[in-house]
Amino acid sequence: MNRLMKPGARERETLLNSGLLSALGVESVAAMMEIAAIGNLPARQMLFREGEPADMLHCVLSGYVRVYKLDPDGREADVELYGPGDLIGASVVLDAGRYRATAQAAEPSLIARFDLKRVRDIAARRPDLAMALAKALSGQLARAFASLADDRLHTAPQRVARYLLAQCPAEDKATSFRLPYQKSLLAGKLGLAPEALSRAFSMLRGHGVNVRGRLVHIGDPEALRRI
Amino acid sequence: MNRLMKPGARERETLLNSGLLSALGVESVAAMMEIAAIGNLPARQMLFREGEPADMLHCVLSGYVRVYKLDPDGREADVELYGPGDLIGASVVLDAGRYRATAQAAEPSLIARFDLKRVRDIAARRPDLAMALAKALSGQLARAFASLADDRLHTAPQRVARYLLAQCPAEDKATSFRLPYQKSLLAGKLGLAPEALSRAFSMLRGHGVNVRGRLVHIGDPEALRRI
DNA sequence: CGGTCCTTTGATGGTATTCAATACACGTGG
DNA sequence: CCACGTGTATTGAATACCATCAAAGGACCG
Repeated sequence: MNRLMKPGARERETLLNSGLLSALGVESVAAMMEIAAIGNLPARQMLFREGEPADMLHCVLSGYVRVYKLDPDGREADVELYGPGDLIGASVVLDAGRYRATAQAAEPSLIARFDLKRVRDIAARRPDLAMALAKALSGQLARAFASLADDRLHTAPQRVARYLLAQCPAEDKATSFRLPYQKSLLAGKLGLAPEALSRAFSMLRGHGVNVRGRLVHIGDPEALRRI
Repeated sequence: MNRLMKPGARERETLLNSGLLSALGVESVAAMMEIAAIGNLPARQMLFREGEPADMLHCVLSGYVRVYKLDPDGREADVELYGPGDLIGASVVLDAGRYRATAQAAEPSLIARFDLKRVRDIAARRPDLAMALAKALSGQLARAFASLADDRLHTAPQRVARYLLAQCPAEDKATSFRLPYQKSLLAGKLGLAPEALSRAFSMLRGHGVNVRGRLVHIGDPEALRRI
C-alpha cells in the first residue's frame, strides 16, 4: 500500500454507499469509520497473498481487484472480481485464519482497510454489523454458486452472452455500453482464456453483437437469450 | 417433509455439534432449539426449489443433501453437497429473498428446519448467532472458491486424486476408507459426468489407487500428490 | 512516433461430454 | 439362501469444446 490515510469526505461518501456499511445503524457506521484506513493501489499491486495470516478486511472504493488462486506450477484461476462497493476477502472474516486466495489490483484502485480484530470486536457487540457481514457473504456465495453452475452448464459463447445480457437494461431492445474493464479481466472472470473470449465475441457477431474496443452494441437481446 | 417434530435427545445432541450451534452461548442455543423442527426426508425428496420464496434455514443431521442448479433444458449442475452438521441454503439467510438453487436429499436424511424470520429476529438481538451464521457462510464461500479454482486448474484425474488425498490421514502411508456416498454423487460434486469419474479411477489404478464398490485403497499418497 | 501491452486469428492436441451397450451391486421377495 | 430386477457403474467410440502455442495486428501512452 503506498500511503495510508484517514477517510476524507469523498471516501466517507463512497463507504456509506458500500455493501457493508449501507445497512448499518449510525453508531456502527461511526465505529467502522473510526477504524477505516484508505489506501491507493497502483495497478498490479498485491493486496494480500494466499496463505498469509489474514488481519485485514478490504472494501473497494474505486477500481477493480482480482482475486485468484495459484497452481503449484504457477497457473492462475480467477475466483472473483471485486468492484466499487464490494467487500473483499470476507471469506476469512471470522476464522482469524489465513487468506485463501491472492488479491491483486487490476487497475489503479482506491480501497478501505479495516483491522480484522477490531471489526470482530465491534461485530461481537453490534448485531447489525455481524448481519451486514453475513449479508455480504451471502451475496458472494450466491454469485460463486452461479459461476460454478455457469461454468459447468454453458459453453464459452453462452457464458459471454449471459454476461452481456446481465449488463443490458431489462427491456428487449438494442443497447450499447462500455465494458467496465479490459477483456482479459473479463475472460478470467468467466473462466476463459483471453483467446476463447475473443472467439466467443466473433461468433456472437452473427447474433447481433458488435464489439469495438470496450464498446459493445447488442442488436437483439432476445436472440442472445436463445444462444 | 414427511413428519415434523420437536427435537428429541438424540437430535439435540447432533444439533449441538453442528457447525451453526457449536459456537453459540447457552442462551442462543436454547433460543434456536426452541424454534427447531426435525424432519425425515426419503431419498430424492426436494427440500426446496430454485426460485421459491426462502422461508426456512436447514441443517443436516444425517444423510446428504445435494444442491444444484438447473439449465433451461433440464441439465443439472451440482453446486454443493451438504453432510451431517452442515447448514444448507445459508446463501439466502438475509435477503428474505428466494432460494438460488434446488436442494434434494441424496439419501434418506434427517434435517432440522428453522423459521428464517425467527432466526433473523434472534440474530438481530444476539451477535453470537449472527457471527455463527457469518462463519458458516465464510466456510462455504471458501469451499466454493476452492471448487471453482479446482475446476479451472485441474483435470478430472487430478481433481479425483485431490479429493482422495483430502480423505486420507495426514501421514504418507497406505490407507483404506469407504466413500461416504455413491459415486454418481461424488462425480456431481467434482463437476464430472459419472463416466469421467469412472475413467479417472481406472487411470489412477496405475498410481496405487484401488476401488471396489465404495471401498478405496490408497497405496502411495505421495504418488497421488504428484499427479 | 515508437514501444509495450492487449487483442485477434490460425492450427493443433488434449480432455471431457455424450450416446449406447454391457456388466455389476444391492435390496427385495420368494 | 438364492433368484431376480432395478438402479448404478464401467467401457467403448465419436464428437465437441477449450487450452495452448505461435504470430500478426491494433490500441494506447509516453
